[in-house]
Amino acid sequence: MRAADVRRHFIEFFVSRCGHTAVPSSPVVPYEDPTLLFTNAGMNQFKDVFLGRGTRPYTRAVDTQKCIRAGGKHNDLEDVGKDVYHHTFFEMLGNWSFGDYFKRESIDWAWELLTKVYGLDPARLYATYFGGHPGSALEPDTEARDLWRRYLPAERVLPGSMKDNFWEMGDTGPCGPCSEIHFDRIGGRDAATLVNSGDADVLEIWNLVFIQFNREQDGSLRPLPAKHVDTGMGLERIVSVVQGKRSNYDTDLWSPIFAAIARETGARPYSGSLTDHTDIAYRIIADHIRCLTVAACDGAAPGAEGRNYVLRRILRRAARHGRQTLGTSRPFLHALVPAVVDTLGGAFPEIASGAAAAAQTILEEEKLFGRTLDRGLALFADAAQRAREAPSRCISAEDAFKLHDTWGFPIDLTEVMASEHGLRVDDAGYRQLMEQARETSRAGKPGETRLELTPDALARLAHMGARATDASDVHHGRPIRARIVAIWNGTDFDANASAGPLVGVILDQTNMYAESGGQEADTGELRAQATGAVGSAAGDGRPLASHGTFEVSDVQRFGDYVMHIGTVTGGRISVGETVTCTVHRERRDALRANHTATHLLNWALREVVGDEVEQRGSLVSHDRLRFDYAARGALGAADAARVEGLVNAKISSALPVHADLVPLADARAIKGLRAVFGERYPDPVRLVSIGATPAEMLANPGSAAWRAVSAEFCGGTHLASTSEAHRFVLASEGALSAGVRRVTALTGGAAMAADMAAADLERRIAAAGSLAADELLHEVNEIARLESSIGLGIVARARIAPQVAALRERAKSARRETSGAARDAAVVQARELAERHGARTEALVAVLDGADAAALMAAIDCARARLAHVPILFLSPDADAGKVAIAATCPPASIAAGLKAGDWVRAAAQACGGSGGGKPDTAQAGGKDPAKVNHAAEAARDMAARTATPAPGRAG
RNA sequence: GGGGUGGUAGCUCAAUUGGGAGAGCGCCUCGGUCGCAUCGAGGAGGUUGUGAGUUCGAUCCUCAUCCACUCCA
Repeated sequence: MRAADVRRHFIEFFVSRCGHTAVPSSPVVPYEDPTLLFTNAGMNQFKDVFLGRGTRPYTRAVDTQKCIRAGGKHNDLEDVGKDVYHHTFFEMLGNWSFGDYFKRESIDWAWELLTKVYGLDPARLYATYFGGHPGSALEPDTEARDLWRRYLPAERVLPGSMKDNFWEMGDTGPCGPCSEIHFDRIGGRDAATLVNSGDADVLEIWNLVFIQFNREQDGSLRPLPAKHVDTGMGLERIVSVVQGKRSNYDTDLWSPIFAAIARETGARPYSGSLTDHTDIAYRIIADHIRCLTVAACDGAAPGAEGRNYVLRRILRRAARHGRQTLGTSRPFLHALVPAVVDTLGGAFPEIASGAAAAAQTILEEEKLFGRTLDRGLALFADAAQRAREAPSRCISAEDAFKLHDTWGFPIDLTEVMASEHGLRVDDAGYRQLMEQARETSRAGKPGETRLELTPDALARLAHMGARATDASDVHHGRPIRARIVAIWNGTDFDANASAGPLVGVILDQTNMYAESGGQEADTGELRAQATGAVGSAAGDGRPLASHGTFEVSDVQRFGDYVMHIGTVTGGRISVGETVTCTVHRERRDALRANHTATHLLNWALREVVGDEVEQRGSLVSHDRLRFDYAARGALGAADAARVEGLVNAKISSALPVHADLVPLADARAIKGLRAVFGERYPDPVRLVSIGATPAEMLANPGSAAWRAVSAEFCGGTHLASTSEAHRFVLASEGALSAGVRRVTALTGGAAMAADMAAADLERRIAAAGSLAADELLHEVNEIARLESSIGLGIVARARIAPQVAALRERAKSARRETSGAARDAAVVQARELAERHGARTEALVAVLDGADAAALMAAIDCARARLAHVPILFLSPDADAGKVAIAATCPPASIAAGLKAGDWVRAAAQACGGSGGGKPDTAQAGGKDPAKVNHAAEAARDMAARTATPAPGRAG
């Protein structure tokens, strides 16, 4: 049975035999879950269901999920290659029950699939169940145990520990006992003691998780309102079992990749040894190229931070093994991509279609690594030189650490190269430094506490009779009245709240937008009604003391409920009260403008750059908008101007913005519709269109005319007319990672301010054209400072930069002229002084006119050329600046006699309130009191006279 | 999120307690050669990332900021 068949049979079994819905794998990059580096388990895409926040149109699902385990909590990166079952990328086959079937069906179907469909020998199968944990007051899972005993003898149904048989999503969240199925690759023996003991031939093949609890903040376990099943079976592993191989790598999932590695590197064929370095390199490279290809096809390229950085490390590890072990020095990883497509492209269409771009990305990154390596090699040579000079012939821990930490030169590469040079590496010291660095890195971690509704809290809300928050007033955002349904303090529901910590308020209806789809939440205020008050003792119409105000600083949606998060700022609020909900209007309007502009930008980018522009993320904030998209290269100045122009044209056309709920399938047929890759949309879906109504588009979805229309699935708040955005300016453009660009933009007042700043600056540049030289110098500096400090749009910046450069050119030649003139004048004076000094041997000390420090040095040079054996000191006062410039030179004979230039200028400078220094032969100094320049000259003459000056001819 | 290193001529990089901003390559001009990736002579090219501070004086020291590289989480 081929790997593709193993995969297909799994899906088909659960679809046709057990009534499951086949669901596609979610991308390995979890765009909507920032807490997760990569999709690392089959349950990731169903997390919202397990948390009670989302639902699906089905209760049984089956899939094969692309998973990456690297860089995060589950990090298998270091183990890859050393054994035959750890992978950075793997497929997880899974069947799922969302509050539907539970333990019995899971176990029955698992047994049937393994023994009947895959034909595994029942005598080699073992099952484990949760053996209980008295410390957590958890009973053994006898239900699972007894279910298994129907298929397996009691001695092959084994109790397991908390660690092996109690699954938890995280520190908090859904969890429950699990039951694992293990397989003995050898057979014909009792392998019960080898289960979960790390024996490579007795391995876990399938984990059935029975989710029935939620782990709360305080560590306690609460039963879940709905029980779920989450199962996971690693495809690579089950294929090896079905195919009767002892290694995951001996299956047809890998052989095409090994063949490609042999072809590209010229290495000898893979032979499957666990210890041979070439075979280890084969496994590492094959594993990593699968990971990199899959990640790139899902839009994650190697880069400098976060998950992108993990990918960079993976690529470098693979490249390094290619160089070090297989002896190839040119980029080769990119050439392995087609082999990955051979093995995965059939199951995942996005891998087949994205392969070419992925290979390109990988090639670029390989070249980049080549450069890093070259630089590292040079630094290694220095470190090796130091090591050779050391008695220990050992590369110091500091050098090894610096190579790694600062220059990214991997430690094992350092070690290999050291041994090639007959040197060692201070490994223990290196590890100590590494641990130290890790500690300091861990130090400054803030423990952020967010207010959120747990599955149990959601269930209690429903139990209390709270209905889903009615959000139908969100889009108009006008003040409404609503009733307080519940107040959540983070662990419990309270009847009321007064000034103090952050609390969450749930209303029966709301007009506030909860953070979603990249749009920030509204802020606002809830104010209790004064009307209908009873028992007011004062009776003077003032609000009761209990009538409070609540400042809403954040709004989040949990499942069906919208929670208003904030603090009570006056009085007290109570459940059951009616409140007036007011959205902060300016913030809402800014968000609307930025969101509508984001849609126009998305549309315009595709018009200008092309169809390959694909949204990779966006942020709609009140003060700006940010848009990430896949593209081959930077947005040039000309294209940026075109994009800006297209968006502003849509704004001046004052187009109405439409939003309607439409059937998902119908809407997807609209030509030119923008949907985010990997995003799940509800049905019906809200379609936001600018330039045509959703109804018009649905009536004729194939029309080419819709390309000129912005149409997106979106739940956000938008303008009524594009004209309300007033103006659109692109503020910045840059790379996020290879192949992904990020632009930010402004609308409304901020955009107009950027325009005005640009216009002001351009006027100023034009005016500078007619300035005199000395004023020009100052003005150019000022203009250059403004250019870099004020918020200019990128279009304006591109226009202004050459003007500033031209101005700078003019200023430069002007400066050169004036300083040249000053220098010439100083030199003329120096030449005269030198000639008048004639053959005298005593020091030449003189005050020059109008020379700055540089001109003074030129004068010194000139005089020294004529009076080679005479100490010379020049001064020049600058009354305007309140300074005196001083410079001196001393010939060797004077230095020998005790007159050093440094001391000399210092003496002169001290006489006019300054100080200075320099080398014995030349020195500079400065004084602060120009009036005392003659006094300073006198001091210099005195000092020179006091110091014996040998007569010429006698010195030699 | 927290560290480390770097930013100097078109490119690769120097500049020793803070004291006159340099080299090689490339470029331009001239000379020599049948020709050359040869040789010789000369020359242009810099707000030392940006902004503050300390100082008589900052590429150098301090602080902030931007960018690049890199490590850790």
